[in-house]
Amino acid sequence: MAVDISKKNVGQRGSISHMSEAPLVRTRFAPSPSGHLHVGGARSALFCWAFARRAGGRFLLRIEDTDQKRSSETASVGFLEDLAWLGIDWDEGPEWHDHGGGDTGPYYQSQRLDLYETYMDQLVESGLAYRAFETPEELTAARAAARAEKRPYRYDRGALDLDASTVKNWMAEGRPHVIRFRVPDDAATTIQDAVLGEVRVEASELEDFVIRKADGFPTYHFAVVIDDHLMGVTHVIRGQEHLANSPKHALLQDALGFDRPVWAHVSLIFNPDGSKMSKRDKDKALRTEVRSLGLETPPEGSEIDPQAWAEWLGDKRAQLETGKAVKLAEVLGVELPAINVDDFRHGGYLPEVLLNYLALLGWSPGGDQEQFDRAFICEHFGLDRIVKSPAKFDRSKLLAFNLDAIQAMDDDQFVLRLEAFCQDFEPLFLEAMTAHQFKVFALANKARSKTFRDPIDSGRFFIEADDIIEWPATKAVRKALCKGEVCGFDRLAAVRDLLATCDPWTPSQIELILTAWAEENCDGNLGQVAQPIRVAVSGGPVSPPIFDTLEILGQDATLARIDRCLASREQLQGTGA
RNA sequence: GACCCCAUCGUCUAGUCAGGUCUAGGACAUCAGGUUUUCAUCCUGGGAACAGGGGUUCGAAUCCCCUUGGGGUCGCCA
Repeated sequence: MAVDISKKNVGQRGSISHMSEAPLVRTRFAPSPSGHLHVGGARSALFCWAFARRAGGRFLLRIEDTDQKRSSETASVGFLEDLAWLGIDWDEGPEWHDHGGGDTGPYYQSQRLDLYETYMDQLVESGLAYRAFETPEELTAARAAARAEKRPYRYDRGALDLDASTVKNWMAEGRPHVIRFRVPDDAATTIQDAVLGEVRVEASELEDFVIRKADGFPTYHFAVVIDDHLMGVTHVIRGQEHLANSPKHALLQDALGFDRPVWAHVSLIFNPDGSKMSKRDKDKALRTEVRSLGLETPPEGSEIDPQAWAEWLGDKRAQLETGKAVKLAEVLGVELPAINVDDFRHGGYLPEVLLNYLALLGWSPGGDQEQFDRAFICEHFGLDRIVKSPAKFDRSKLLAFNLDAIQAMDDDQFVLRLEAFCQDFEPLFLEAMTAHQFKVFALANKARSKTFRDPIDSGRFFIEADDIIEWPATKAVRKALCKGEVCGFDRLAAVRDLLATCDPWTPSQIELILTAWAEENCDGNLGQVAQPIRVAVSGGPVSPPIFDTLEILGQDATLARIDRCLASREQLQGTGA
């Protein structure tokens, strides 16, 4: 009955049919389609992918959508996109652009129910699994009782005492029931883990776990075991939160006569505070804020209906939809923690840098090399160098790597990629500038950019209308414009007409004029005139080098902004000291 | 609480499996100087760790045990 997938796939796409003795390495990433891909999941995917690439094997993607309540098609597309953005391509799995397909599908578990049923029947018929009729409420009560008495709870196998006719009758009545796997008595399970070594669990620690839910869907444990077998998965690389599951899977595999895969459990990724980095962290941050504000009903503008609000507030496991979470964060003024791949994409990080950083979290190539590309990972990745201890996610190191990568880029590349970034997230920058302006804008910012987000955030003033620039009476603004015997306003007024005569309006020509003026009037101290101009045209003390800044703005805008700034002189000087 | 996993600078790690070359290396962060028209870069230098206690051994960051600390799991979620 078992399909020998490894043989079936050899030869496909002209692969390595001559190496028939060693089974082709096949790894898989199997997320549930809830929300975007978070960094922990991304790292698991990366390790699976890199391991398959290194071994010349195949990397598959499977969607674990057996929870009818939580699965949604749109969410799954979200992380396909995240994976593709990172450059993690799957050989088999859901079809998406030029990825996916394959002979061992379907790759959505919800479409494989008949396969699970076949094996399920086999187990029940052979007495290795049995039907159980306790209701969820009864089980919850039993757990609570055990907890109150401070004893560990384990399913009491009550259903095992049911005689065959009772079971038959109840089934005929259509009584809801689950199927439980009968854990063999007194058999300690030892699993071999490529990272952790031998892990041994006593049979008495395991209960007869559910393998089919009352709705007819298999549980995770059962579906995983069947699918991994049918899909020919040889190596299961996943987060350590799954370690406790592996003995269950091993037992199922033994019972079904399947080979066990090689397991590799990778340590978890933590937040800086030491807690597990989880996609629920965003909701956690929001809930904490909501509680401290004592909000009983959804705040205005959050677009959440009161009932959903109450449910979300009351259930630690509940997650808001991404859009609603963002809205709520906006309304409350909370900064959501960046934990999804997508968050870093929005933040202007390079996919190859995130991939590099993720690889370094729990793995190292040995020696001192830290920065490397995809090809290097595919060439060097191995299970033997995976670190056992958990790692904290360090934003500042990621940022430093991103800076290095941007600085190492050649100029044309940078312009192109910043343009692509703007196309995706900041189209206004492209609309408001000519191609030439944008190029100058990009290059003027390159050396000072740690992310693609930096030039955008600090460069809003470039695309704003001349007449909405304001000069808030901050310390920096006052220093540039008001301080000193000869103040910034004075210098601004003095160079204004000089700039008006500047022709052509190029950085070098502007530089010529301003340095000459500074030589004559400020002992060659260019800053004394550059800074007032910077503040006048941007409204603040920060901008790219002044000559570039002025070129991007153009002569008209520069003069208009200087004039408006000068006009606000009295008002600004009236403030503060 | 029970079971399981883990333990080198603030953080990620090299070194551990095959004990000596480790007065423990790198990176990020930090501190001090310097360059710079702002911000950011950039350059130079400094401080910073083998969790504690027992063994084994001529010799332990490396092997063993205990303690402590951190984490994971304990769902008809995956």
